[in-house]
Amino acid sequence: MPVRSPGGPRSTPTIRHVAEAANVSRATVSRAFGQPHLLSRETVELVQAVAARLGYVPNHTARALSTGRAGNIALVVPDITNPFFAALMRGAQAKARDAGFATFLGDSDETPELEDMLLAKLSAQVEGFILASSRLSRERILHHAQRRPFVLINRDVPKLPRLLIDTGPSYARAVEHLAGLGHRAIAYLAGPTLSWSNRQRHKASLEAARRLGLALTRIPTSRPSFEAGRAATDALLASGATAALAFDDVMAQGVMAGLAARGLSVPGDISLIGCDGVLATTTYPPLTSVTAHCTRAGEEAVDLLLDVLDGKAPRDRTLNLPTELVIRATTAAPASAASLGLPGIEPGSAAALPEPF
Amino acid sequence: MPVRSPGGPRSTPTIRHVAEAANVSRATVSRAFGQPHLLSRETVELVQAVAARLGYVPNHTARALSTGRAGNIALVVPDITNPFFAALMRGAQAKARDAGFATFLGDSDETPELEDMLLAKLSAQVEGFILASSRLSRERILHHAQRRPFVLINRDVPKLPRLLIDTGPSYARAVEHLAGLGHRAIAYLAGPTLSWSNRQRHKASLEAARRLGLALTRIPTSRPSFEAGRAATDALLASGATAALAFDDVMAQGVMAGLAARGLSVPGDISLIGCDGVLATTTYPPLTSVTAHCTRAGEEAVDLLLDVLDGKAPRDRTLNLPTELVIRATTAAPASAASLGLPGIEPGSAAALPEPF
DNA sequence: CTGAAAGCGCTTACAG
DNA sequence: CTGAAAGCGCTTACAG
Repeated sequence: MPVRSPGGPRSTPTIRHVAEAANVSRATVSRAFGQPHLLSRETVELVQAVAARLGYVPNHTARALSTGRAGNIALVVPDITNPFFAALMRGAQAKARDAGFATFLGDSDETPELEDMLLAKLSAQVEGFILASSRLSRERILHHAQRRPFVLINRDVPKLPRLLIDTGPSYARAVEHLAGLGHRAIAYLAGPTLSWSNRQRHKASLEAARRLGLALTRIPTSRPSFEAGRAATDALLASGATAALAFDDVMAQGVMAGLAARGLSVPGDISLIGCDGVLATTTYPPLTSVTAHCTRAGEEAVDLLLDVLDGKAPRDRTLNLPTELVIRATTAAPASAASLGLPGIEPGSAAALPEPF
Repeated sequence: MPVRSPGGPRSTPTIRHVAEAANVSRATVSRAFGQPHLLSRETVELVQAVAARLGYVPNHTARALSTGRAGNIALVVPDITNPFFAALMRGAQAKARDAGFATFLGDSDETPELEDMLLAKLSAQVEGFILASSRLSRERILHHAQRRPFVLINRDVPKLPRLLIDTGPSYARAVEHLAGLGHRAIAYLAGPTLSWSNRQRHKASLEAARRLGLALTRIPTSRPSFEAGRAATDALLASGATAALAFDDVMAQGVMAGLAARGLSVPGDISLIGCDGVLATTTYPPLTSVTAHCTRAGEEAVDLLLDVLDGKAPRDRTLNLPTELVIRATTAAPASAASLGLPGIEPGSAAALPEPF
């Protein structure tokens, strides 16, 4: 015998109460809510009225068990606190709500183990997952994707629908931009090793640097956070680079603080470029950054998942979201070039270089 | 007849499959997972082994329907994108997860209507709600709280368990701090009219200003956002205030950008104080701000909700979380006082004033 | 220590 | 257009 449902002695009205009060069958009550077109107008109105009077709301859980459709999706991200994911969640949550879905939120705290656990725990309750910037191995992702439809954001696993924010070309542009200003040695402040975006950004930067004859040093960090960015400042300075590409805006902001604490200025002493465009306009000086349209990415990911659930999208559809390098106020000619009066390459000419991709 | 559950022809194994394969009853399988102490060790091991082989995972939805315990909570906030709520969610989500609960996320986009809808839609699936900075009327909150246990954050509704981040005294401190620096006219950049925190902060500032003989102008804004802060810059300048208390850090950051765009400096031209302490260390210059311990607030709210669910907490328990004014680099003597060589009141003496509460 | 059976609140194929 | 009945996958009081 089940425990009495919570809510005190007089519990929530159920379909049975409405049926009795309206003198119809439970099937009719159910139809009045789910498929009113199958009923006469009078019946629908009667049932609705009685239901309203009693304060009846269909029990989502019971419906989910009966239909096999949970009406929920889950969004799993490595760090809610990162404005990139916050914006993503905002877009996703709103789209899901508009489609009648409730959204579970999972924060994996950048750890694959926690992510694995969250997926296992949530899978029974959701119709599908949106997995953003997963730190999981391909095997584990495919394992979970057997159970439920998945949409991946910024993770390139063949056979799975995915939305890729295409930052590579913009990082190449960023390198060209810096080369055009006269920089010869630049640094890449790395994101998480397990991150597809990090590999994409690093690779694109490296190829562009090689092509243009620049030196590029990779500086590892513990995590894409303000603190990690600040902590990487010494390594950046030691690298001899006159400009840095950060994995994201949050990290770039940390570097700005680290530089300021050492009495150095941006872009006077070091040029700096971030990614995502969420924070970029709020820093001082405003950060030159690769804009990633994160809110839209969240919306499109939900649309894609909904299509998959409806069988309208092939299982392996890939969506590419373009990005742009937006030049603000944190990039300038290197101090040495400026003081020596070096012209550098014209910024305009960089744009004329062949596309790296 | 229900629709076949999704997942293809060979669907997820159920308790029945395990029972048949292990040659025990379904009740025994259920107990092996839920109350293994009721079974012999051998039986438990047998069932577990068979379940593992079959890849069986208990169906959360079915369990929820049967026990009346959903194993879920919901967290509803006005704006996921605001770092204050992001930090709150992070703490809450982690605590809930550790207690075995999954977390629904609702973003009300600052609108009472959406908030109302979210609560109605989620209530069937959750055991309780955490409602942060609700923009809903007291009546609507009480209405929803009849259905499910609620914990309120920053909303003072008697008879409901609530966690109040006590920023009032710190805003009074902030006014004293500005008075001590020699400011005579200050501005309060208001938060949402429907926000309890906004009323608390405004009231405390007003009382302190009155007591110290300062003029305080209230400047309305559309929303606690960076953009709204930036847009309020002209009104701030027109008010003649030499210092501003912002409703939160995000808004303060917007003001900083607005000021910078007009060639004005902080704290050179205007002193500025924010609230929450999430963004404060990341701005330049670092923002003097009231620290609100938001992650801890999220954790404590979940603890409180869990206590209520266990019947361990009285329904109207109130938790007060203290805050502190942390002085960083955005407050200084007003330009006029500095140029006139006015001493102002000593900062030290302000601390010696009687507490406003 | 274990099982048979009722029940959680819905939905829907089937019959009329 | 409407109802009786079976079923979704669990849990648990009751009996042994």
